[in-house]
Parts: sequence; structure tokens; C-alpha cells
Amino acid sequence: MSDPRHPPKTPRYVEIFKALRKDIAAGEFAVGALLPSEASLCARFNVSRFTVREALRRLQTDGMVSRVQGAGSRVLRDTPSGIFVQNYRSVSELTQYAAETNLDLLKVEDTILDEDVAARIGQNTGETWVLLRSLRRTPEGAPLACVESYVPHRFKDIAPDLARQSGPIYAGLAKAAGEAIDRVDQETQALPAPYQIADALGMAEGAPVLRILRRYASASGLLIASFNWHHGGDRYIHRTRIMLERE
Amino acid sequence: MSDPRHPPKTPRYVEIFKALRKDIAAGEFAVGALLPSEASLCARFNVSRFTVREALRRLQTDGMVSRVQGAGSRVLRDTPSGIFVQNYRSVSELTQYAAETNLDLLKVEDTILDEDVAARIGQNTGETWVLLRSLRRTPEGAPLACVESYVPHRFKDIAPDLARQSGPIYAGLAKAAGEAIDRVDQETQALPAPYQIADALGMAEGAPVLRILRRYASASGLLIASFNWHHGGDRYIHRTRIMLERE
DNA sequence: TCGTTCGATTTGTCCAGACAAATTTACCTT
DNA sequence: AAGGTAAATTTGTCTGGACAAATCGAACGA
Repeated sequence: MSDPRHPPKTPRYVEIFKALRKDIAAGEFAVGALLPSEASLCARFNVSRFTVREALRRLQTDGMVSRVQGAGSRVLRDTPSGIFVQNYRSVSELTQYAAETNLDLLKVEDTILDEDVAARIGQNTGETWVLLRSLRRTPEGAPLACVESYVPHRFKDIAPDLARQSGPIYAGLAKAAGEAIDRVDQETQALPAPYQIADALGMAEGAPVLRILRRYASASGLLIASFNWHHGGDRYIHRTRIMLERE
Repeated sequence: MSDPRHPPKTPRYVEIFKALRKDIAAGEFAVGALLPSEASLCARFNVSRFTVREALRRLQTDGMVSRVQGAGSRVLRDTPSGIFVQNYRSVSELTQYAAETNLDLLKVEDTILDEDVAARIGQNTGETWVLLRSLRRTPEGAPLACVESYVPHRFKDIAPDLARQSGPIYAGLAKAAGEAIDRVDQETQALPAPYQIADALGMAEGAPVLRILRRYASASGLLIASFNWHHGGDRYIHRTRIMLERE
């Protein structure tokens, strides 16, 4: 998207945010200790208070710093806090989420729909689809979720775009649905974790997980079905199977 | 905590945030439409751009508005977006969370520890504790979680304070632990939902849920054990059983 | 010893302005 | 009609300043 010869300039407050995060991780500012005051950080980085506060706000959002009026900013953790698990209730939400995060492509491969999945989402068993496995990150690089997307094989040539951008296909979907799509039903099952899921979540194979199937529909029929696998811990898998109706 | 004769002044940007949210909910600004530009909002509310941007930032955080440089602010939803589910990995995090949210007391009653719970958290079966059921909300009023806290009976007289403030007891705990506490272990079980949980979550009794037990310990021994019940949907129950070591 | 008062420190709120960067619109050219 | 360019619009980044509100600690007094 952005011209590699003119890499996007990172804002000053992001640099400061990263510098402070690095200092915290390195033990420069210990957990439980106070950070330097905003004023002294202004002096150290030679920026205005606005810029420092914007950086501190990010540390706070990541759960690494607590800020109390009159008392200062205290280091809570030396790594970003637990992963947020959010449920998306409309394509708009999913689009927004995609627009605000990054996606690193881990794997692209052909796959054959198994019986269970095909039956649940109304496709034919044995169809060849494309599997994209990627890692979704915040703009700051913190891992958010492992995403496995199934795309009809005819869209295979746009896979690299999907990997780099990920926004367009959701945006296209949203536009195709005229934003008039919403969840119609949801189904939860408690299952022992399949080995792929267990591996991605870093848990023992067969440990209990929940699998939630959601079907989103528009006036013209089924548009998206997504599987979310998760346990109660810190990590989370969001498996999205994307289906496009013929236009 | 705050003198009722001098109610805490709400910041201007919160008022503007609420006003805009109300307008959106009322259909004044339709989903999919553009909001007025920051400049015109400044004129309408007679405030600086900083204040308007702070209000818009909140709308964005709630998932109601998308903001794109050069293109304007667009309404994504007319209600706040899905509930966040976050896992707390230290008392500090829980304290931070408690400090940033409000708690409405729904119920206070004596209760007797059942065998299962008592065994897991290392207390005696049959002990009488106090059960507080409350609803945790964001500062803006959006429901976050249903919380059931078990408190030793000798703390019953501070229950009203717990209900209104909720911060102090967590803060006290954190201070007692010298901030040097962290999670030591976690255990997940898949269970059919007990009727109280099913009722609170609005699901069928016996539907699959996960129950996660976390034990937090300090150098001086067990301090907190918490049960989190949840399914994969939008709602979430955080049951915290609080135990205080003799000081 | 305990509680109070007061001042210093620190973050929260808010203003007015400036320029950058991205998008949209209008217009012009072909 | 199509495409490309420039201007207008809109949000992003950032400065410098001001005062308010909350906290903390030291000095003080009962």
C-alpha cells in the first residue's frame, strides 16, 4: 500500500511509546515503580506534554502502566497485558477491527472442506478452498489472534493482498451486503481441543475448549460463517470462513 | 467518597460524548452517515478541537464511529459495540480495572460455602460468607460484567462501600500484597451451566460453559481465588471470591 | 502519638493555533 | 466520457500555555 521508497513516518509519540516499553521490558523502570513525571519525560524526549501523554496513554491501554492524578504513573507489568477477546456482531465491526490491526501471513495452502464444516456452513464436502493462516497484531505489534480464513479457490490470486492488507475483502463484503447484515444465530459446543487448535493455543491436546459457530446472513442469503475457538485463558483463535455469494 | 453536596464535575468532553451518542441513538446521525466535521462540532458545542476529539475518541473506542484522515467520521453502529472480555493476570490489573469502572449493587446476602468451592480454595465447608452480586459498568453506563464476590462474614459491614466504590477493597488487597502478587496457576473445566449462571447469561440451563479457576498467591500464601464463568457469546460472568489472610 | 493543615508535586482538563497527511471534490484536458 | 491535476476539506500530529483536581509528605499542633 505505502511506497517502500517513502516509508510512512511514525509519529513521535509512537517512538516514545516504544522507547518506554523497551525501557520497562529491560527493567530500567521496575514493575511497581513510578515512571518519571510527564514533565521530565518532556525534557528527556524534547517534546510537548501532549506527545508524552499520547505515548503514556498507549502504555496505559496496553495495561502496562497505571496513571493516577496527583500520584504519577506506575509500572504495572513489563509486558503488554492480556489479549482482548471481542465478539463482532456485524460486518461493520469486523471491518473496523480489520482496519485498525495488521496481519502477517504465515501460510497459504489448498485445503478440502471436511464433512463437518461443509455441512454446517452449507457447502459441498470435498470442495477445494484456500486456507490462509495469519497472525493479527495491533499497530504496535502485540499479538491479537491467530486467524484462519477459508476463501473460495477462485479468489486464490488475491491471497497476497489479503495477507498484506486484509481490509479490502472485509470492506468489499460489507459493501456487498450494503451494511445491512447482522448475526442471525449462534451455536456453542464444548469440545476437546483438536491438535491444531491446542498447538496454536499452547495447551494440551484434548483440553476443553469452546467452539462457537456464528452465521451472518443478509437478505440475499448466507454471507459469512465463522468459527471461534477459545478457552478461558489469554490466547484466542478466531477462525473465519469467508463465503461470497455469486454476484 | 465524593461529597454529595459537591458532585464531581463531569468533563466537557464526556458531556459531548454523551450528547453525540444520544443523537446517534435517536437517529439524528444515521448509521453509515458522516458525522459533522470536528470544526463544526467545535462551533456547535463552543469548545476547542481538543475537547471534540476527546469525545470522538470515546465514540471510536466504543466502536460506534470510524474515523479516517481526510474522509471524516462515520457512524458504524447506533449502540456501543460488543463487550470486552479481559483476563486479569495480576492484582494490579484487577485494581486498575476496578478503578475505571462502576459497580451497581444488586444483592447482598449470607451464603454457605459449598463443598466444591471450599475444597478448591482451601476454606472449610459450611462457613458462612457474604455474597455480593453486582453489575459492573463502564463510566458511560455500558454493562461490562455480572460480578459475584464472596467476602468473609466479618467484612459484612463494609458491603455498602463495596457496592458504591468497589475500588477500596481491591486497592487494599493490592497494598496488602505489596503489589508483589501474580497468578500462579490456572485450571479450566467445561461444564453444563448451573442455573444461576445460565440465568445471568441468558442461556439455557445445562448449556456448555467454561469455568476457569485462577489462584493468586503472594510470598505469604494464598490471597485470592477467582472463578470466571463464560461462554463464547457477548456476556460474561466474573465471579471473584475474595479471601484475606490474617494480617 | 495522632490527626490537621498546608504546600509541592503530578496528572486531568481545556484552550488557541499551526502544519502534515489523506481524502474528496471540482475542474481542466484529452 | 475518461483521466489527470489542483484545490478544498477533514482528520492526524504537535506546540506552548493555563488552571483544576488529586495525591503525598512535611511541618505543625493537640
